[in-house]
Amino acid sequence: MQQTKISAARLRPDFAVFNEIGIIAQLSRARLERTLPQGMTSAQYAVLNHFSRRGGEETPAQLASAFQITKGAMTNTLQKMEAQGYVRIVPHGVDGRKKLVSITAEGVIAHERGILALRPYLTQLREAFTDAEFEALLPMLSALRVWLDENR
Amino acid sequence: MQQTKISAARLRPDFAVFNEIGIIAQLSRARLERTLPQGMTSAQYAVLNHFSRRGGEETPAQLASAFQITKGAMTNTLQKMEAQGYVRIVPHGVDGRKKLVSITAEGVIAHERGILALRPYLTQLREAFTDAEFEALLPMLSALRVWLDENR
DNA sequence: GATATGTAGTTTAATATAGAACAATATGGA
DNA sequence: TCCATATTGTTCTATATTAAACTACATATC
Repeated sequence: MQQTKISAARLRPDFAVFNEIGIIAQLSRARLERTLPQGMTSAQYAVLNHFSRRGGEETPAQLASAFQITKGAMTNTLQKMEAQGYVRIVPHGVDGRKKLVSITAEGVIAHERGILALRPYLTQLREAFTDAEFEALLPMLSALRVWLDENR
Repeated sequence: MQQTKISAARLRPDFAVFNEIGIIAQLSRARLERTLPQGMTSAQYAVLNHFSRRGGEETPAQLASAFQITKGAMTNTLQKMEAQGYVRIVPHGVDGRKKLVSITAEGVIAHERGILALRPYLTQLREAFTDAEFEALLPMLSALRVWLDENR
């Protein structure tokens, strides 16, 4: 699995975009999982990342919605993270159906370990591409994501 | 799972791009699988699409490389497709290790069924976005994909 | 020519996720 | 107040994928 072809010749632009996006998602996720500390999955890292940026509490359903995965998958991820001590899950005081998830001090440390493990790779990436190049993609990618989300 | 937030605030541009790409890949793949005819997976559709565009024969390893999946996954997909009569798999005449995969008439028909099933959705998509918008993404996405592939 | 190294394809086991069914709770209208 | 409907989170089942081990064959080096 070394040579890559995908000449992508004669692909309509929309197909070509989804094609590239699918491969990028796969390669970046594989790399992420391989680079993160032992046993930390990309799903877990995403949750840690999320809480590191905004803190506070969120319900499992909110998290599932934010990451566009099913509630079942989120239950699974959160249970593992709670077992490792990365998050704390408490009942919602008012609404008996809900629970509230928040990051623990251990979770913050785990997140920092993740950042640290990724740093060399990110440095490499940022030597190859500029922030401006990434920013140029964002408006269209966001619009596309919103559209896909609204037109499931 | 209806409301979507992901305000993506304060995300560095590269993170934001990978974030959007991950979600787009997931949403588009889910939609694809849901829309394709009964029992046709996105992996199978990708193979059919590939051969419809270029015809000819390719080895399983070439296909695995083209789609960036493991050889094992490709073996699995091809075995199912062969059982359904969509592809033909024959030994390579010269190199005893290799096999050659090609699409069958039934495979072409299955591909057309796939296209047909997707058409309404694609039409919708093309009303929302122009070819030019997709084309504008391609150079950077391709560069990113190539870089990720070369720097695993 | 023999041996070592590399490559193609398959198999196996482990895992993450989707999808559907479910119990518990909440909400809003009569 | 009561009841139908919606929502939250969990569980269960099925499946696609990866990673690694393995077999068969090919190629290069001595």
